[in-house]
Amino acid sequence: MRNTTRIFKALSDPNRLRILMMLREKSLCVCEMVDVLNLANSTVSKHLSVLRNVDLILDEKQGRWVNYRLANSDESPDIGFVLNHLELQLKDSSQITQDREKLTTVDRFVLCAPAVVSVHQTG
Amino acid sequence: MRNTTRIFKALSDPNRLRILMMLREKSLCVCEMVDVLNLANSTVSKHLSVLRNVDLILDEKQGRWVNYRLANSDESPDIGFVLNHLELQLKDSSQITQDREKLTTVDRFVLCAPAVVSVHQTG
DNA sequence: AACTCATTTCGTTATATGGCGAAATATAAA
DNA sequence: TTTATATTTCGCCATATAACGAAATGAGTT
Repeated sequence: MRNTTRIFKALSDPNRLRILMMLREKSLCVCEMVDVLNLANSTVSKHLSVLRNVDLILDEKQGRWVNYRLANSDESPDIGFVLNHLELQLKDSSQITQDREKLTTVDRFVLCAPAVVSVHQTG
Repeated sequence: MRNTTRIFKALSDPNRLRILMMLREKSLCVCEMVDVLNLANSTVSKHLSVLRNVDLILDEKQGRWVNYRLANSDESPDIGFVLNHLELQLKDSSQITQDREKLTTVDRFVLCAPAVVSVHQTG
């Protein structure tokens, strides 16, 4: 019961649904999601911890960054159900479409380490 | 988007899930649910309005009582999905089992109109 | 070891939510 | 038309939540 309500609560915030839909496209670090959502780092981090606590997403440290990805069916009993529903409900959402387009232009090397850009570009 | 989050928010309270699971058994008036949930009338009424506002339940006035029932597939695009999930998630919940048992003993004529009991019994 | 920087945690603020009792509403009964 | 009563609405309180900026953390770099 408690577990069930916690999942629904996690899904009851629009920014968290945007995060899940973005992660459907690809794994992302926090700074990339910050750029799309236009929220403070700390706010996005909090949202991610809510989703992680109900096992809908997982984090994997990769150097300085933390990559977030959707859980798979082995890792979460609910993920299939949730994504199915979100796909149906949100496939016509302009917000989600916008986010998806913005995502194609997002580059963590530009966003998160501007001092490193030249290194990245020349190296 | 807004609509999707509102449904999830409606489902994020344990007492509202209990209400939905009770209504799976049969239609109920407010006083019957008050008796099972052990909450104030006003609290239960509020929960019911939340569920009604997202079209998961409907109310039908019947004399002095208001009967609440689950929406059917024609009336709610989400109800099938929701009930499916709740059934899976909550079928082993002791709380839900308890509620279901309590429901079999609930009688609106005893609960809501004690002064009418004798009339009901003798008439 | 000192520094940089992506992320998380902390402290604060504004708003939302769930709970109650009392008052208001609406319908049946007298 | 008065009374009774099932339900809803209102006003209040306590707690939860989403947001921010600042401070703390942790992993690479120098």
